[in-house]
Amino acid sequence: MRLSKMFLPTLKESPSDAEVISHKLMLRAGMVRKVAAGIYNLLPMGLKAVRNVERIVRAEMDSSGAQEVAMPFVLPSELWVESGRWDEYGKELCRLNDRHGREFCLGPTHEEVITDMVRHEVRSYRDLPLNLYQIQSKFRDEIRPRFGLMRGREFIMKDAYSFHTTEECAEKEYKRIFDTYSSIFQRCGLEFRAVEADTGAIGGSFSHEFMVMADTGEDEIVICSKCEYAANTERADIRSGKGGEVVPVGEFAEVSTPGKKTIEEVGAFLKIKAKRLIKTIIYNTENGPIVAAVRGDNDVNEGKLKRLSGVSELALADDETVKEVTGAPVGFAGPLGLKVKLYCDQKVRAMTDAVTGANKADTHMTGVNPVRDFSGAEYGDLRVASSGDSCPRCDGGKFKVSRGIEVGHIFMLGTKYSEALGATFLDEDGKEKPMIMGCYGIGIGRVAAASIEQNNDDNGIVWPVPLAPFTVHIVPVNVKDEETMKASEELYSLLTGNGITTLFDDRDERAGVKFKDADLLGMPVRITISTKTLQNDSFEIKERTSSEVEFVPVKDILNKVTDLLARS
RNA sequence: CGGGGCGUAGCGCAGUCUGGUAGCGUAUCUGCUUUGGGAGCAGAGGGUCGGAGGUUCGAAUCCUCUCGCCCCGACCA
Repeated sequence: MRLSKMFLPTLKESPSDAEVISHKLMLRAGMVRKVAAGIYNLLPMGLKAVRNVERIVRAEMDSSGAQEVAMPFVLPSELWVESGRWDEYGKELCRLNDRHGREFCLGPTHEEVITDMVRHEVRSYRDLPLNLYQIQSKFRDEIRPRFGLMRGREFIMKDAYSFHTTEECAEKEYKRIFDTYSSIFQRCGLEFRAVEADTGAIGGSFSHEFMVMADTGEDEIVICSKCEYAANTERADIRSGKGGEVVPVGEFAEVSTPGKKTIEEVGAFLKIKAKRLIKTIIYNTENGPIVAAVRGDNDVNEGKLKRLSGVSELALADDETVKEVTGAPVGFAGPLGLKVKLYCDQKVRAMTDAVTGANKADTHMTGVNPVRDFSGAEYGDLRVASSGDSCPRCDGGKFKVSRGIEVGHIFMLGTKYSEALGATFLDEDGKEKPMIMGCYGIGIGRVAAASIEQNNDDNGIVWPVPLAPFTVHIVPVNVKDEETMKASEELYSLLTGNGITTLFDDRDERAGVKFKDADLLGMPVRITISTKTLQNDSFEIKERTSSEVEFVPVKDILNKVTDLLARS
């Protein structure tokens, strides 16, 4: 591609609404432009990167035996009513009516549609297993889209769905896709990690997320120091402590804490550490309010609280409810003397002489000893895993917390959708059974963004070869020099003729401008041509990852380039 | 949805408090010079100051409403 002809608006400065590095660089490098919050145009340079991700995903999915299909983006409400998700999915599901007033939604995911397709066409065990995938736009009306392509409302996703006759077969496919995903992200040149995850709104029995390691990632994961265990903190179980005998020390006493509501404020006011306080949170559930308590330096994991308490709906209580339950304004709740069910994290049991709210305005309690003072409390693993917690899978392993970007998620669905939609088959013995399902997603645009998040420097993007929109960037220093241009044109033909994607900066710009743009755009190999290099019958070649340049004889350039691209 | 912030030229910003001719940098266009790390000089174009209403002789500036965008939280593949 000739740069002079390319629709490539690069920017010297980042637009002020971009926060993370990948978003800034994608804007500056002319890859994307915003249309509305969480909705983007992909410009030629951006689309090329996205297509590269798609190409890799397609190749790997195909070779794993999955088959590509294309499903609609606008979906009728009936299927969603049938699965129960028309009501369950909530506001994230963007609904619309056609001219007849019929209800539709923009597809946020396609379990319903694919299951509908398969139930109509597959009757026999002989037709299974089956794995179908598509690469398509999804729309989820996220509460807060952010960070460019990282969390858009409309985004490109590869979604795959598999159908099986048995659990074993489904699990085998789950493992195969797990491996397929690993090779996909490896080929994309990403540093990633598969972690155990929550199933969320998709449902199912277990799942793994593929996380690209990055400090700007929105997800927090824990990794065991000793064994292979790694999990999203939303999901991570914590091994319970020894649970030795706890001897209460002091008596409790009220202490005045005027206006001190948060753990930090109370801690600072009483000059004690957060771990000496008990954090008490009131939740509303379908069975009325419940109370959760964790140590002051921990957070409640709502997924765990749901499981421990057996409720299915859980939301932070509003101020009214808090007042009703505790008799005090928000900020002074404590587990003592409440009439609702109390769930405590296991760590709370070991606390002595702790501080909690007194259920009275501007007052806290000291000398609280849960073992003695909390009657009827149920203890369990309730907190969000954090650094230093004990691994549930091995002896002595401790968690370390990292951040990641979720680029893929695979789910063992079981029969959730096949039962709801009646996707059944006839088994060898003539019995009708629901199909066992799995589903598997990859955020295509997010992979591209994550790659930039991981591969950049002060000057711009540093593309890994497989995702690079072009692999070679030719810079003729002076386009007015005939000899330079003749050599550049010949090089351009040579490279493109050999299937090497090449960006040719044939613009009449000063060298400095071209070098700055070359660094910003981040193609893996840059070749500079000038009267100086041609005097020695050579080109100057530089890798984006390196600050060294090398001079290569004109006749050797193709070999050199092929060599560099193959090696990186 | 709660809290905070921002909407002025393509991009980055000043001007708003204290009402009085809409500015700076950069980008764009033209000309000359320059030509290996975002050149110099000269000239030019580009704005319903997010929108609506109000106050006022006069509103980017004050008031009311509204729309959009960003950040934190809650929530969420």
